Amino acid sequence: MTATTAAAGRGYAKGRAKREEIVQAAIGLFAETGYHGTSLREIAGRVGISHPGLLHHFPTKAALLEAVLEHRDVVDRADFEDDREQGRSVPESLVRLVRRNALRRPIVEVFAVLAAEATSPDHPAHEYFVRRYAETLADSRIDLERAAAEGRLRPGVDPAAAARAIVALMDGLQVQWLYSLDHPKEARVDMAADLEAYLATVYTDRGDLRA
Amino acid sequence: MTATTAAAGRGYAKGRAKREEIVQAAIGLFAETGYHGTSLREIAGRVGISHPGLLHHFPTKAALLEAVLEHRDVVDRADFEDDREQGRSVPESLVRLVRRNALRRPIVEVFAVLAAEATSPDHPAHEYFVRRYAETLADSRIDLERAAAEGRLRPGVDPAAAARAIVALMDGLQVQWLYSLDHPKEARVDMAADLEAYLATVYTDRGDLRA
DNA sequence: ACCAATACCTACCAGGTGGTAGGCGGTGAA
DNA sequence: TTCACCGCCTACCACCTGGTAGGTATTGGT
Repeated sequence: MTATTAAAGRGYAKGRAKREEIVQAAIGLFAETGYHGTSLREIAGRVGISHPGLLHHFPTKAALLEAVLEHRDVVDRADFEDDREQGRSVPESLVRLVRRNALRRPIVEVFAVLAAEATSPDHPAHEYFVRRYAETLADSRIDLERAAAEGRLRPGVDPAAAARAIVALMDGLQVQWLYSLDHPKEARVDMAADLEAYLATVYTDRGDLRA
Repeated sequence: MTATTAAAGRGYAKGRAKREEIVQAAIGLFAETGYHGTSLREIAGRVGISHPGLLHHFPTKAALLEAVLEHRDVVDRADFEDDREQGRSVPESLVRLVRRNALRRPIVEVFAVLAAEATSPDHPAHEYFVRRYAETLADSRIDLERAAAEGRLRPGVDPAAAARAIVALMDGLQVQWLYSLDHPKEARVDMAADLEAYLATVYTDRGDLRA
């Protein structure tokens, strides 16, 4: 888990393109069968190279996993911060992020699967997720504390508890959403709407409480 | 995914005891490395038999998985219905269930990992989890509708949405709780307390809104 | 045009995978 | 005491796993 970022621009254009392709394929396959359940040969096959060819780009399976995780962070963070810079509030940007994720099933799936798998301390992504949850919870709590100071929080809401609840809700809804993809369209879980409903019980400036 | 229940009482006492032992070991190992990441030899080794010995009791790996899932259902449902029969409300029984689960890490872990893994349609536990979520959500919604009819629901709460939120919150908090086990005791997530705080915003008879 | 770095490839490895075949002693009802 | 069933074993199978060795063709800055 060291800086892959620094090494991202290395090599020829062809190689860089192939690395991107590999990461996309890995996202899809890790999502379907988890990290342990996916072989390098499967991933390599999906991008039309041999598995030692893949290992030329990512020296170990864990290094590939690292690249996958980093990929989502970069994408999500960029979109989220775009929203913020356009003057949208944190909760609104959060809802928009969830709405965008509902269009990228593999990304959602890979994170749901890996976050659960990596609860084991010796999983190669364990440290990553420990850090990620700590950061996400802290960011969310800080915004809630600011909202409280500005009187935008409903009375009795504890910022730290609400932060945990928001993150838990997003994670849990993702799983329900993934299962609901089996159902007909009208029966599918609307993650963004459900999150919004909860945020309305936390922030005073996120719509009326009445549905 | 057919009735293992019917076959549970078969064989000699020794065999039945060993099957129970195997299920316990499988719970622990599936929790650590997931279904795909755990080998039959590991499980067999943990209970002191060879892996064909294990396959004598459970003819395939998927059959063992099925037994593991069924095991939790039996245990959880029994405790929950005990609470209900002693006159406790559904939300209170839910909080007590979560509190009990905080003492059985492997059970929580195996469900968190498998529920995420099994979002893939071809996972051997996929149908099980589809059914389980449908049932759980329906049960929860029905209780919320009853509460609404009895005026025990806060205004503006949609029973179906609240049911999804409760289930999502429980799932999401479990993951956060598992990661928080790395942290010192006082920094650990209190799943039951956080769930209770949310239930207080849904039911009118679950304590004051002010923390 | 040169040439080092890059992008692959085939062949191979040791070790692990779920599952099968067939045996052998123990169990417990008749 | 018989005897069908049970618990579990060793040996084996074909196949898959991540990773290495060492080769060749391509790329692209000089």
